[in-house]
Amino acid sequence: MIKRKIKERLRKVLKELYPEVKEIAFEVEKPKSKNFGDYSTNLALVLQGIKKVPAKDLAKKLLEVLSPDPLFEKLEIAGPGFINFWINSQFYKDTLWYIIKEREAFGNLEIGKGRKVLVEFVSANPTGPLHIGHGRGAAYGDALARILKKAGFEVFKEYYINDRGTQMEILGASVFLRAKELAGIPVEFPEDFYQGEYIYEIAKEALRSYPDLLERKEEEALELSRELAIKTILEDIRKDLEDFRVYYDNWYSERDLYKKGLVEECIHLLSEKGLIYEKDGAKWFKSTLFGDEKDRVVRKATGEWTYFASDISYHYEKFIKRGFDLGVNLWGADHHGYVPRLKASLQALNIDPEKLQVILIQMVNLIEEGKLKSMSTRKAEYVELKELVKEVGVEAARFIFLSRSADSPLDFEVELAKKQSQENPVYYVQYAHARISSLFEKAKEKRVELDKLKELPSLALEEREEIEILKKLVEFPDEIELSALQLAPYKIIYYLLDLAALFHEYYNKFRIIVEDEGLTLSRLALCKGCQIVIKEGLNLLGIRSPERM
RNA sequence: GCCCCUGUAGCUCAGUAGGAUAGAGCGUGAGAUUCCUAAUCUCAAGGUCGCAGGUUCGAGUCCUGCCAGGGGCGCCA
Repeated sequence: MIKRKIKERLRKVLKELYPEVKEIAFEVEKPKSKNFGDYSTNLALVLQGIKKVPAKDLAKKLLEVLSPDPLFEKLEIAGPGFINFWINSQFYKDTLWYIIKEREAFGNLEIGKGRKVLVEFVSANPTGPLHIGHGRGAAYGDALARILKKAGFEVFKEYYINDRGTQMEILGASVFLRAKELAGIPVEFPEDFYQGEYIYEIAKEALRSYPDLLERKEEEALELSRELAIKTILEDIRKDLEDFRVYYDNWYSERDLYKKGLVEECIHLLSEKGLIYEKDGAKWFKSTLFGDEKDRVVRKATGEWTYFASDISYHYEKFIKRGFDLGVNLWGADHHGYVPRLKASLQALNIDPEKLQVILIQMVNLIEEGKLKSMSTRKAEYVELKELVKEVGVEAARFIFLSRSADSPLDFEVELAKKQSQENPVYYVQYAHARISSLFEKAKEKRVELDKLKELPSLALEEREEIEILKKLVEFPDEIELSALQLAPYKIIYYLLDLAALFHEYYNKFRIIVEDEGLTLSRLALCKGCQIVIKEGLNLLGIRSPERM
């Protein structure tokens, strides 16, 4: 918000001085060193490349026009031609009033206004319970959806269910075999079938629901087993996600794509463009024309459609029929090879591939007692999300899942997450919130009410630490913008840790509730601002802010 | 062999689409509470940004090559 304000002013000056310069990519940023002001711009340096005039001379001219502005307390030209800004502290104080007035609406942005975005995440195949890798995707997708909404997008959360294809057949067969086994019939259980204990549970249920299961025609029995398995597992997944406080606007069944005839429609469209051909009895899509490394099969020689064919039509519907302006897909990093072919299909259907943003999330390693726990999907060696949540709780789990960029693999240390101590960063932030709540209770006892703040002519906040906090609070909207544009929830985490640190430091150094009522009220106002921002920041991550700890 | 991600302090990671003097937390060492929550705070030590070139006013950040770790290269999903 503040960055935007400065940028706007700079653009205005630029237009006045150099109307011929249309497109220019310059930055307003917080310099690393405080000696270079609160904010700083490289405008003159970038302009130097275009105008072929020394940056310092350009900066001087810019300053002359920019100078008389109450937003800035001081301006200077420094280094090779940076312009440094010192913001008038009144602006910070005004913002604090604004935060207290707006409460959780502070930081609401309009950068996504009028744009519909679909965030599709987890979307695990209904072949088994969710494991911790899915947990990372769940936390990430949910937080991203909250952040994008805050940034002004119209957001929908969707779970895409792969409820057809080979894996489903294997799932059905796994249950059926286990049912036979339970009935005392000797079976050979293939290695590539689902090995997990939960298959037995479903088999038991199948035998209960269909006592004649084993007498039925095999085809029929397999179907019953399969359908029951999908339904049971999906319910389980849904419950795990709800316990993790993740709710979807829509659960989209892959089968519906076929019911609606979308797959045939899409392949027909591509066919008309001459992008489908037959080879070895299968139908292929010429994805190489759009940068993929090889052509891909959409229909197998057996006559079955591939997963890819479904996905083409799913995204076709997403962007063309359902009218989403942006699709954000969260996939495991092992799917990276899949991105070029999907983008190729969008391009072939005249959809701007930029509309689809795929975030590839790296692995989660579970560390227990300093050792890496190995995980293999098929063999039920993974750790289930529900177990983890039971052990460490939703707040710590979400916080840790969100604390890394998607690009980094995440080492999840269970002992650390369980620790209710200083080593666990989630409590550090929550504790700041709880401390402030407690301050207000104390203030109430002493009959200091924040309402009296209105009578105060101005805020008595002049200490270095107080100004630091004010500055940090003002950054909140900028951080939201950044994390929305970069689809990076972890930015919010780092911001909150910084803010909490500033607060704790302040709290330790100064008494908030003092004799002087004006000072007390001013300090309480500052605390209130912190509390509002911390609570809303944590809320963006799906983490609760306790009143006491 | 090809593709993707990663390589920054002892450990785990930030570094804001190229900016000015490289940042946190943990761990280590030393300290702080008659007073609003010590799940807190203060101070200190700790760096050839994997290696080598290149691009330019300027590189941890961009390009090329190499090295190391992880993941992926099906008419599986």
